[in-house]
Amino acid sequence: MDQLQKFKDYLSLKGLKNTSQRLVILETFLSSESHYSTEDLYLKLRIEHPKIGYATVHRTLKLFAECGIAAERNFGDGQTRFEPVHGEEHHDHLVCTRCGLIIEFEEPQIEKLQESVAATHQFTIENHRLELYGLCSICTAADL
Amino acid sequence: MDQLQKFKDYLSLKGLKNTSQRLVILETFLSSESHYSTEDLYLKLRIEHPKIGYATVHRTLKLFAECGIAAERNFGDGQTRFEPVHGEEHHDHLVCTRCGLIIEFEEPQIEKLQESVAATHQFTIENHRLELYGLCSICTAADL
DNA sequence: AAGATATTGAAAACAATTTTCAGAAATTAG
DNA sequence: CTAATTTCTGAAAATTGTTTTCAATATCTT
Ligand SMILES: [Mn+2]
Ligand SMILES: [Mn+2]
Ligand SMILES: [Zn+2]
Ligand SMILES: [Zn+2]
Repeated sequence: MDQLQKFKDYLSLKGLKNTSQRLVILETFLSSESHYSTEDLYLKLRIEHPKIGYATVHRTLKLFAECGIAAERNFGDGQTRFEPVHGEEHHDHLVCTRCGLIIEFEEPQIEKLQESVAATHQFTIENHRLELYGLCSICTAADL
Repeated sequence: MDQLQKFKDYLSLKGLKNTSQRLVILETFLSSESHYSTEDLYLKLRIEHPKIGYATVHRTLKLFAECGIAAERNFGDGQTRFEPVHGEEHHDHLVCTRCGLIIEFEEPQIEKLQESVAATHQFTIENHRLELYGLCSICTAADL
């Protein structure tokens, strides 16, 4: 099932309405792989849809997160970011502290070790976050 | 060198002053292993030192972080927390989403794998954060 | 088409953090 | 020690990201 259908299903499930703003926001949100803050997406949308308000953008992003179309991220810069969720795949991030580049990665061995740490403490993991901060290859090179 | 000396050295290095508030805040901060928010520490201090202001507590915690006596943490509850840093040891956290319990752990194998992920992307790690969120053993048991 | 209900955008409210500023305290110079 | 200089403090105001309010509007249901 595609994201649009998933969204529409969620709306009707919850008795919410299918508005033009929500569809435009969804389309723009999905059309990129970025990790958007509300501000980022609001500014991008404003170019073609200057009537859409900031509050609507923010409310809609929260709605996406609620229905599983978006994941909320926080990379420590004081802004919540949202990224499109496609399949069930999980990933973590490398974040360049110089230029802001975000690289995604998956490392099943790390996930496994996390489970074993949790088991040691009889802890039930619901979710986790792993972020590696530093310099990307370009910024590392520029530093020499 | 102990924390107090490290702090005093930092103050003189930076031309800052050695005030009674700073010493009281440091003492209280070090006397626990908690992960304090500014609010937490402010409330604790207020019992014995009702004259100390919130802003001073916050400024001082930032100062501790600056000189390496404290580490800033963010467990996604919208409050920055500070914890005393003792040696050079690094640790990550298990955070109970039900009762707020925080368990610390170290897992060298995970750290190693992080390095290898970084190497794959020619990325230079400066620091990282790994948090496992879920239910602690007590909250897991209470859930059955 | 009319009624019921949810949504929108602008502005106001919030909450955590940071800054301002005038009086107080610490340090330095004499 | 005293005076001059500089930093610090506490209260209040300002900032910033986020969330809520509310009256007008759009959507969905008969
Ligand atoms: Mn991502
Ligand atoms: Mn800790
Ligand atoms: Zn970079
Ligand atoms: Zn618990």
